Amino acid sequence: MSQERYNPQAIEEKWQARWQKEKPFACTHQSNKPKYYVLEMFPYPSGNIHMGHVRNYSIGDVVARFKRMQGFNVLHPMGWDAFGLPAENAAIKHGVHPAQWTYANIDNMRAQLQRLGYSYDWPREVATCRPEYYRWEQLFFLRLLEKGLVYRRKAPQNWCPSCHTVLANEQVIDGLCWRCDSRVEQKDLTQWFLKITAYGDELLDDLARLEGGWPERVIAMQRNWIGKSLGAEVVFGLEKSFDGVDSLSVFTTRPDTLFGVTFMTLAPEHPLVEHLVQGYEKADEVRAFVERIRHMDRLDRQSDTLEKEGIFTGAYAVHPLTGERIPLWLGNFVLADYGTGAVMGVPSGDQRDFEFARKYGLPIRVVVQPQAVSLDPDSMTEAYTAPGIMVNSGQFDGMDNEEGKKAVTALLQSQGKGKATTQFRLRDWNISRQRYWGAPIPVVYCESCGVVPEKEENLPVTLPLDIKVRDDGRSPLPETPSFVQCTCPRCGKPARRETDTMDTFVESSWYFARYTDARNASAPFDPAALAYWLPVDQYIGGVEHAILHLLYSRFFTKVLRDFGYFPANVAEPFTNLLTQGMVLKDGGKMSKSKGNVVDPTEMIQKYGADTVRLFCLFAAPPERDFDWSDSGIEGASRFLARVWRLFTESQGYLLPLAACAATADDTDSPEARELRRKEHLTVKKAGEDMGDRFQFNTAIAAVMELVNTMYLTRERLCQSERGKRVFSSAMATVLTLLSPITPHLSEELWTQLGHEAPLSDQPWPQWDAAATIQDSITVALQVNGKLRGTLSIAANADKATMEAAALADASVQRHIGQLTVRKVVVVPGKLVNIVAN
RNA sequence: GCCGGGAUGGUGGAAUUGGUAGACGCAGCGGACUCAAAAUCCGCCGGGUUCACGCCCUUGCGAGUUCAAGUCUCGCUCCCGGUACCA
Repeated sequence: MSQERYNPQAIEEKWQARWQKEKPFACTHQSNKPKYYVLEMFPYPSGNIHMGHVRNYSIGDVVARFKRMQGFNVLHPMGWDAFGLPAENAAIKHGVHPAQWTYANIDNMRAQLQRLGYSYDWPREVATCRPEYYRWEQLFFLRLLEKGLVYRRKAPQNWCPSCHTVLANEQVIDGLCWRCDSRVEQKDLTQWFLKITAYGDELLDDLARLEGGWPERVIAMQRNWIGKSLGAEVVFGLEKSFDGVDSLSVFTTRPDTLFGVTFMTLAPEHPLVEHLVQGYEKADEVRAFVERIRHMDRLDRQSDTLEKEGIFTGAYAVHPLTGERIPLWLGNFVLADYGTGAVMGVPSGDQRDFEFARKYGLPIRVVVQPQAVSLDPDSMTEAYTAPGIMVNSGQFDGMDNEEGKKAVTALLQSQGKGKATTQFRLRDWNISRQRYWGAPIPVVYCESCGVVPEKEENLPVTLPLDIKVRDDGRSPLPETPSFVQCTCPRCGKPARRETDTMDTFVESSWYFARYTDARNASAPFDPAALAYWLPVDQYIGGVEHAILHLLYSRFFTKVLRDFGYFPANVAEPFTNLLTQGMVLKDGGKMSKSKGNVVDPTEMIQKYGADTVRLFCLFAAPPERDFDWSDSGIEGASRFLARVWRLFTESQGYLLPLAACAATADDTDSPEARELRRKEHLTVKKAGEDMGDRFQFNTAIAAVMELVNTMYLTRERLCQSERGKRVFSSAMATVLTLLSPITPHLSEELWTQLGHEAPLSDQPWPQWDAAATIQDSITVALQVNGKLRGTLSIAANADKATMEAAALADASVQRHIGQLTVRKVVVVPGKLVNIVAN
């Protein structure tokens, strides 16, 4: 056995070499064991892993290793989200091809991950930029096209001038590009859209299935983003018809206030505006207003400090129930792309309408007011939006307004002037990107046939690699004749290939399923493998993907299920989600510009992978942010050296393998009983913390306590053979409990204990309740709820005995003094509280 | 505004079902070992008060429920995240 001091580098190299050679973590779906699929969000191959990756993957690796020891058949794969803009930017900057840059980064980062000893099933590795991967995505695109779930549309799009591409709504954060923070502009373009809105209801409703498994806030964020509103569409007639258009629809969540409509407001972009102003003497003023609002910066226009402005169009609508004339206004606060782009104005029931009416002197009519209170339109200072009773509403007077929503809608429906409807905030997903380094969209444009999907047998449409990246950042594809020039799959005439590529979020929307059968060259998935592995049991990643990636993956899961690729019973991709916090430094995000980056590679060189893993897990519970601490990692390193020393310095105490299984018979001394008890309690706690609660920090703390106890008791304990047996058993337990966290150190010492089979193949230890029982326990003594002492008493003492012992306690007596004891509360095993006054 | 989360020593954080608040670590202080230092080992470590035993206070603030509240209820403050003229 070795007496050397702890040398992580040598140990880790040895075990990693073995894992790479023997691939002990590869798995198959042909197994009798229960399955467990644990997945961490795959990285973009940016060049080097950072501490956030280390934290993310260390958490996943503990779960994977722990579940394996618990007897599960564990799938724990890794791959690369390899398409994307940084590769093109690097190409411009360094003159290397995006593919070369990407593959080099993958090789480098794979080595870094292997240097951390993660137990991945490497044979399943995928890289989304390989044709063997994206060809299936192109197949899905063709299916989506067949089913009408992808379509082309010209509309104003989010355009990032710095990335030279459009962005999905989800990729615009506060008006800025999610990647480069440039101000996003609006640009009219024809683009490909995935019809995610067709799944709006299901995406919303199925959030209920995720409760308990997903963090509340992620569910709430998705709910907000989908933004479903129940209400009614109301059709107002137009006083004069324009080009055969004689009505104007609005969406409202408050049909109960329909009788309070005194005006209507349209978005300046509303298509009817030019018609409405025809013949109006102030038409030019209206046009000027429209132009001014249109050219306002989008961010400024959305700011909440923007003053409400409007202008009368000269035209009138007709109220569907009362036949009143309703003036039509334009308003800068009305959004063209939500609802119908027009709203009914009810100043008494909507604060915006109230302000608008006050500003422009429009009438206010109260239609809902609190019970037994009369609201006066002239003296009101704000709209009344709370529940109430309907008034001034014809036949609906006196009705509760909630009921009124349904009643008014029903009446409108019966007259063909409206219907119940829902609106979503969610928009269809623009997946076109004007970029080179992405998956080609498999369609061609033919002069005679129009837009034609590529034939399935012609897939993949391979992204050409023999291109020259342009210095201005624009895609080279449109000027790559070998790619653009093609033949029409339908008529065989020359045609032009689509040069936009797909949003890289498409690749990451289904990768978790491809891992189940990653090398399949004839189909995207093997149904048997999918049926076995899906859904992912535990998904782990950053909360920054709470909307983007997680929403898209949920959408794809439902689509691929409906297409028959996924099993019919798989509704959601990720049963449980853990969103880990960020690794900060000096209270802020690590960034090159701030110069506060802690490089994992350096840390591994200095302390070893086990220490880095241990510290990342010990510093804080996984979902919380934590601040990197240089002295903190010293502490983690110290602990592992302490375990190593405890082992190597105890050579004379550690028994040969066969003799080290301790039993209750061996606890012939108080130290032995205490250590054995501590050992079993630690097994219990570590198992619960790692497996059920994902509180790795407290699991580690418990093992530290066990190690501390071993240090303190080993001299006295190991005087006897039986004591040595208890000590040896505890040592083996320490190594086992730590093995998911610090696998190299654990395996190494396990081997030195004389074991042939690796520790990773051992079952997770059982704890014996009998071993945790104590003869005597300490209970708290309280008088009137305040702690006044403690009492050592037989663990099985009954209530009467505890009460008597408590009352006999000197400190308790002193505090009772002259008071009369009114009541004694006895909690067996815990405390005695004496109530006296 | 709405939705979600949070606030505990010098510090990161424990306290799982309401039952001895501060586990474990970091930093600090004291001691042992050493020519010395590092490393290591042992001890102390919320605040006030006391020679001491103790006593009082303490989980953002204020009420309440309870024999007992960091934990439950109500009302606030502040911080973080999401979302928003969404009709």
